[in-house]
Order: sequence, then C-alpha cells, then structure tokens
Amino acid sequence: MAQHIQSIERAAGVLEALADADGPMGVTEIARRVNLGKSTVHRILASLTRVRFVRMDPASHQYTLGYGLLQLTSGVLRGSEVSMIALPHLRDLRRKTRETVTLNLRDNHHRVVVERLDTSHEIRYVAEIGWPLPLHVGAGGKAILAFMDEGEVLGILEDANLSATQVRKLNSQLKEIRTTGTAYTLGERLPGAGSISAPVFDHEGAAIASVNVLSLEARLKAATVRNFRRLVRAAAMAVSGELGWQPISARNRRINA
Amino acid sequence: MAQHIQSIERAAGVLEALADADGPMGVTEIARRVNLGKSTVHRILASLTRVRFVRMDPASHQYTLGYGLLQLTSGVLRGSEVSMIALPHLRDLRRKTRETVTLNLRDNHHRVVVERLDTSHEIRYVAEIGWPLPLHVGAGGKAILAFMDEGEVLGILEDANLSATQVRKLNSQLKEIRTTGTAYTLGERLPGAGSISAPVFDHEGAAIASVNVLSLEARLKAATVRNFRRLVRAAAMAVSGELGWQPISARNRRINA
DNA sequence: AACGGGCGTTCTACATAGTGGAACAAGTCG
DNA sequence: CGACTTGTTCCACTATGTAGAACGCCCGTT
Repeated sequence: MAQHIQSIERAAGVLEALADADGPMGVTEIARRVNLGKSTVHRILASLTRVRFVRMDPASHQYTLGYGLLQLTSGVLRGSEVSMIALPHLRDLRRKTRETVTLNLRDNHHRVVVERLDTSHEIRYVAEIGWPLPLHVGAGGKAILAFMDEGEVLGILEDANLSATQVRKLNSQLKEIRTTGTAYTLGERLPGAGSISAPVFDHEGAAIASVNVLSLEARLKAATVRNFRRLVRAAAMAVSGELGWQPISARNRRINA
Repeated sequence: MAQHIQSIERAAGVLEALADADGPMGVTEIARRVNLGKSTVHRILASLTRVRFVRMDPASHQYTLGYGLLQLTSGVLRGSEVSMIALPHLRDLRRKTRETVTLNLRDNHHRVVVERLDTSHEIRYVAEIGWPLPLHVGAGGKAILAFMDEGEVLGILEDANLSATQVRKLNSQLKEIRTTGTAYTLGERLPGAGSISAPVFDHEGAAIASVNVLSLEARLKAATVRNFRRLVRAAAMAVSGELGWQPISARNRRINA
C-alpha cells in the first residue's frame, strides 16, 4: 500500500502511550511501552517537545502531553461542521431529558464521542471523548450501522468476527432500528446503563453520526423510553435537516416538480 | 543542540496548518503552506491518516484534522492536575461574577488558556484555547510574570525586545501586582475588554498559573473591579492551597515550630 | 565515603528510511 | 475535445534517523 513514514507513526505511538498513562513517564518507561530503544524515544521526545506536543518537567525529566495539542483540538471540532450544528440541539435535548447527551461521529469503521453534555462537567474526565468505539455495540453505534450500505456493514462485521448467531441477532436488531428510527440498548457497553440513539444523515443521505441520551436502567420506565425515543429522533432529524438532508418522500417530490 | 527528527516536526507543521485553516485542504495547498514538496506532504498525510490524526474525505481527497487527536487532548488535561483542581473553583467564580472565567497555565516562556467557562458555550470555538500567549501582555500573563524569578523574567523580556521605557512601565506594573496580589488590565490584548487575574502557586511557591475574569470595559465600574479582585484572589488562593502551597507567614510559623 | 544500579543523555559507524523531481492518472473547466 | 488543474506513484540518491554502547548523574545502600 501507500508509503508511510516510520518516525511519525512511532511518535504517534509515544503520544498515545502518554495519553494512556495516568501520570508523567520517564524515557525508559516509554521506551518499554512502545518497544523502541531509549535513544530513539529520547530523540522523538526531543522533537515532540520542540513542537509543544510534549512537555518535560525540568526537575524530574519526566514527560507529559503538552499544551500545543490543545491548539489542534479546537481545530478538530471546528473542522467538523456537524458538531457545531448539533451543539444547540444537543443542549436542547439535554434540557428536555435531564440526562447526559452525546454526539457520536462515524470515523471509518468506528465511532467517536466528540461532544458530551452533562449536569456535572466533572465526567468530562471520565468520559471516553475521542476514543474509537465499535459500531456494532451500543445504541450509538448501531443507530449508525443500521443505515449504512450493506456492503460496508459486511466488511465491518467481518473485522469484528462474530459468531453466526450473533450476526443474526444483530441483523434483526438493525432491522428494528430501521423501522423505529431509533436504537435502544441496555447495559451493552456499560453495565447498568441504558442508551437511546438516533442517526444523523448528511446531504447525501449517509449516516455520519448519532445523537444519544445516556441514562441508567433503573430510571428508564417504558413511558420514559418512548418519550426519549421521540425526543432523540427529533433532535437528530433537526441536525440532519441543517446538514441538507431531505427525507425520501421530500426528495421524490422535488424530482417530480 | 539536541538531535531532532525532521519528519516529526514537519508533520507537526502540517497539523498546525490544518488547525489554522478554516476548512479542508488539498495536498497541494498544504504543501505550499508548509513549504514542502507535494510528494513529501502526501507521504506525511498518509502516515497521519493511519494514526487517525488526520482524516481524508474519500470523495474530494481533502484533508482535515482527525478524531484521534481528541484522544490525546483528554490526556493533556488529565496530565495537569492544576486544571482538575481548579475547575470547581472556576465554576464557583463564574457563578459569583457572571462573567467569563479562564485558567491560564504557564508553558515555558508563554501561557496557554486551558479552561474557559462562559454563559454561552459557543465562544469555546472562538476562544483561543491552546494557543500560546506572551506572559508580558494581558492581566493573565502579568499575574504570573510578577511572581517569577527575576532572572527568568529578564530572559523573557529580552525575547520580547521592548523599549527601555516599556520595560520600566512594565516593572512598575509588576510591582503593583505584587502588592495587591491581582493584575488588572484594560483593552491590552482585546480592545474594549478588561481582565482581572490572580496567580496560582504550586507547593514550591512557583507561579504556575493564573485565574482570570474577562469582562467588558463598559461593565467594569470601580466597585465591581474591587469586588472582582477580591473574588479572583480568593479563588486563586483556594487552588494554590489545594496544590500544597503555604503563604510565607504560615511557612515561617512552621519552620519556627 | 565509596559503591552500585537506576536514570537520562550523548556519541558514532552504519544502512535504512525518507526525499523530491519528474512522470502518471484522474478530474474539471473552457 | 484539449489545456489546465489536482492527487498519487516511481525511483535513484544521500541525507537522516537508527540502536548499541559509553557517559555522567543522582539516588539509596552498605
């Protein structure tokens, strides 16, 4: 396949190692984690420090992620118009449901939480913002998966190498999601938690994101679920609309006009 | 000086270019911005895509920052205990002042806004989170600068190459900040804006951060400023306290005991 | 005080890994 | 239909990054 540059991917590995770690690390420890020589890691760290992606405590010579990365992140969100468009709708949904609300974006064969609104902002730190999650587990993933091209879905399911019965079960779930327009799962990814999601479509009708409400199983009475389904679907459709998506019926009308 | 790796710093340049741009870019445009050959940039982008720091729209072959970067950012904030400790105090300050509140961290010869609380979260996107700002301009910088080692300050002022009169003026300002414990500037960085800041000290007594209230010149009556000075100082001292800082008087007491 | 083991950093000969111009392919506009 | 773009691939060249070993430093231990 295409050419790539070793050192960049190695540097990325170092950054990820630093992100995983819950504290500063020394050269030797990082080197062990990424399976490289001390001297190589040292050079990588020197470069990353120069560009402010990493910072070093001068006293202890321990390394941590640097503030230069924050510079990039604001760009990530600005880069995806979806999150900017969605934000007001998410806030609205948060107000109506009084539950945690998230926006998942599809990223190739995965999804990523890019926004998370909650009463207490503390959880921002426990939240898995940015981490890639599978599309076939959790309401937020399935809501997207259910509206993807059949071919693509097949490829993703292969990667996940599920059993035949698991695939069959998933397919019937996806079918149900297509008819109701919302996905509802209980404790699938986090035990005791429940989630209701609806897909967001772009102007080409591709499922590129999902709007989610996260709650606790105990709080989700049947009536509440019904209500949340409605609210989540409405929010997701509002976002889709602003992205230029037209429901099929409207599209036909336009073509015939 | 120490060795460094070209490709990493070049890759960082590409990422910064993408962060600056307000939309997706093609290979050629990026190459022009970072002054490299198309083929080199193409290879860099291939690697950055593999590690999810960059994503490509398959249709247009345009590049944008990728969601993998979000993974790192949560790590940046987790890495600095200061922002975690400060957050509740910032929220409190925000509630009491009804103004925008920020936390600046010192990053070598600069400072960086790492947290920003405001009524409307929209401004998060216009906010300069992550961008390095000088220490000698703006209340948030001066509050830190005023409590740094004299030697370090000299080095920083040299880099800024100010005129002799500017240096004299700054020094008298810093002196005043040391006596009042807070910095107050009007329209220094942003015209029409006003800012009140107080320094945060770590367990060694080093000024590592500042807590800031941002407001508009029009709203800042003398009494309000006095009130904000008190509130900001209290918030900053609360954070310092949790970081293990002890005021000099308390330290003497401890030593004599 | 002397010692050993841990660390981060620097050195150096070697060859691998990245470079960039030029050629190619694929669109897009006039 | 050609003359522009654009993104991508190729390839010979050498500059660039590699990793082991040596160095110096700061610990805690004996």
